Amino acid sequence: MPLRLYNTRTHATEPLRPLEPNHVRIYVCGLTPSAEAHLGHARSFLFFDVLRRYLEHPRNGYRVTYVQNVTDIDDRSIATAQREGTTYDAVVGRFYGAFKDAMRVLGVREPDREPYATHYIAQIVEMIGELIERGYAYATDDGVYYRVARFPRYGALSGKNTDELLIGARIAENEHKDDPLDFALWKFAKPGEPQWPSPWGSGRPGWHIECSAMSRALLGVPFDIHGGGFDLIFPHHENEIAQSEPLMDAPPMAEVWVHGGLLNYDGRKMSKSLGNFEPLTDLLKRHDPLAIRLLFLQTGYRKPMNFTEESIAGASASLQKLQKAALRLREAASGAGHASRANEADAGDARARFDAHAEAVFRALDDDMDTAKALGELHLAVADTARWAAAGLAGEMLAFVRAIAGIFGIAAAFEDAALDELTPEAQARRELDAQSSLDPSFVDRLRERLGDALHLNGVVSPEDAIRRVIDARAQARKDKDFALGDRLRDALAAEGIALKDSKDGTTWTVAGA
RNA sequence: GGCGACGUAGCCAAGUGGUAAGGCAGAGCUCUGCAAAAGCUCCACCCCCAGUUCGAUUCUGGGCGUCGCCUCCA
Repeated sequence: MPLRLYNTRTHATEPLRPLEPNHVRIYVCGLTPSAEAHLGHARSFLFFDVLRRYLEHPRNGYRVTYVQNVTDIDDRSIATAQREGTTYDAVVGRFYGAFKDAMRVLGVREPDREPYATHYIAQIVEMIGELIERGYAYATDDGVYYRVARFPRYGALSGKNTDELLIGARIAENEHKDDPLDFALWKFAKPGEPQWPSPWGSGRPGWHIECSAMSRALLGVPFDIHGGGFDLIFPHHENEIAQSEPLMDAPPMAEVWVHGGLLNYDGRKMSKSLGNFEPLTDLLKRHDPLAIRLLFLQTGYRKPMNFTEESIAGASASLQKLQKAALRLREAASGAGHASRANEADAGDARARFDAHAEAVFRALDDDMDTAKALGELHLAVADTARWAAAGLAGEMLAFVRAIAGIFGIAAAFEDAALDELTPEAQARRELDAQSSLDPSFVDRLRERLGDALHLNGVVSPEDAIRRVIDARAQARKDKDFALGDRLRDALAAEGIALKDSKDGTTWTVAGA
C-alpha cells in the first residue's frame, strides 16, 4: 500500500503517484530571512524533512529531489538594511546563516537545491513576459501586476471566491492596480533600492513569482509535491498557481499540495508581526533538538499545535523512555547467545508479533504521515523487551527502532555513543563533571547540617566531603545503624546531592545537573 | 462579514458506528533496610443539545468555545 497524503488541492487524502517512476520532486517554500526564524518555521521544515526521509526509506524507495527557495529580497530586508546602514543581502545573509545553523542542529537535511530569488531574475523576468504576452499581466507606473480576473480558477486551492475576497475590507486600495485583487509581479525600484533591469523598468520581483519561476526552472512543471506552511495557501500558493498554470499545457503545476499546521506559542500564533516568539537560536540553547523533533512528531503535521515548556519537557522524557528501551534491547542482544532458548513455537509467535508491530508503524506513516500514531506504535513495539530477548529478536528490534529513528531524524539518540550515555558508567562520569561546579561554601553548609553526626574536620573540597559522608553512611549501614545512615543521606539531600546505591557502590548526583 | 481548522484524562496526543493507542505527570505494588533504578498495575461516561441508528466519542443539524486565513508570514 503506497503512502497517502492529504492534498489541499483536492481536499482529500490520496495515494502518492509520482509523475516520474520512483522519483518524487518536491518544492517547498522556504524562508524569507529578513528577520529571525522561530520554532514555527522549524516545525514546517522539520516535517518536510521527515517526509523526505520516509520517501527515501526502502519501504518506499523513492529518489527525492527537494528544492527549497530563499526569498532573499523583500520589503522588510530592504527596510532593515536602510535602518542599519547596510545592504539587503547582508541582512539576509545574517538571518539565513543563523537559520541554516539551526537546521543543522535540528538534523534537517540540506535541500538538493536552495535557489535564491535574486539568482533567478532572468527566469522571473522571462515568466512575467510570458504572462504579459498572454494577457495575464499588465505594467503600470509602479510595477507589473497580475490580472486575477483573467484566471477563472483563482481561489480554487484556498476555497475562496473572488466575490468574497472583495467583500473583505482588508485589501489595501492601490490606485495603480486595475483590480484590488491583482498582485505585484515586479516592483519598480525607488531611488536607493536594490534593483535589476527588466523590459518594463528596473526593480525587484514580487514574492509570489519567484516560486513559480524557480520551481519551473529547477523541477519543471508539473512536479509532484508543493509544500509550505498553512498560512501560505492564500494568497501565496493561490498566486503561484495563477502564475504557473496559464503557461502550462497540462496543469496542475503540482499534483499534491501539502501544508503544515502552524505553531502557536502560549496559545497564540507565533509570528513575525505579533512578535510573540523566541528566536530559534535562543530556543535551541535551552532545549535538546532531538526532543524538539519528538515533540513535533507527537502531533499530526496538519494540526495546529501549541508550544509550551511543559510539552517539550514531556517530549524529552518520552525520548528518554525510548532510549532506555533501546539500551535494554542492546544489552539483551549482546547476551543473546544464551537467552534464546525459547522453543520454536514461541519464537514463531514472537516473530509474528514483531512483524505486526513493524507493520503497524509503517501503516501509520503511510496514512498521511501519522507520526503520532507511529510513535505510539513504536512505544508498544519496544516495550516488550523481555519477549524480544527471549525469542532472540532483541537485536532486530533495536535495528528496527534505529531505522524508524532514522525516518524521524532522531537516529542520533539511538547510536551506541548516545546509549552509552545512559549507562551507569556514563552517569558516574557525569557526576565527576558535576563536582567541579559545587560551590566551595558547600562544605561549611554541610558541616552545619551534619552537626555532631560527622565533623568533616580538615575537609575542604566538596567532593571529599561528599565522599566522607558516603563512607560514613556505608559504615553505618554495615553496622545496621540505619537511622544514622538516613541522617547522613538526608543531610546531603538537603544540599542538593542525591545518592544512589548499586552493587558497584554508591554514586551521587547534583540534583538538576 | 466570508472561509477554514480544532475542542478526547492534570499536560501532550492517536483513533474507531459497538463502548477509547501511546507518552509525560500522578497513585499503588514488586524489588530493595530506607531511597534510587527497573518492572508490573491503576488512572477518561471523548465541549453541550437535538436527530439518525439496535447502538455515536465516532454520522447529521444546532449551539458554545479556541485558533487561524481573508494583509507580510512556515
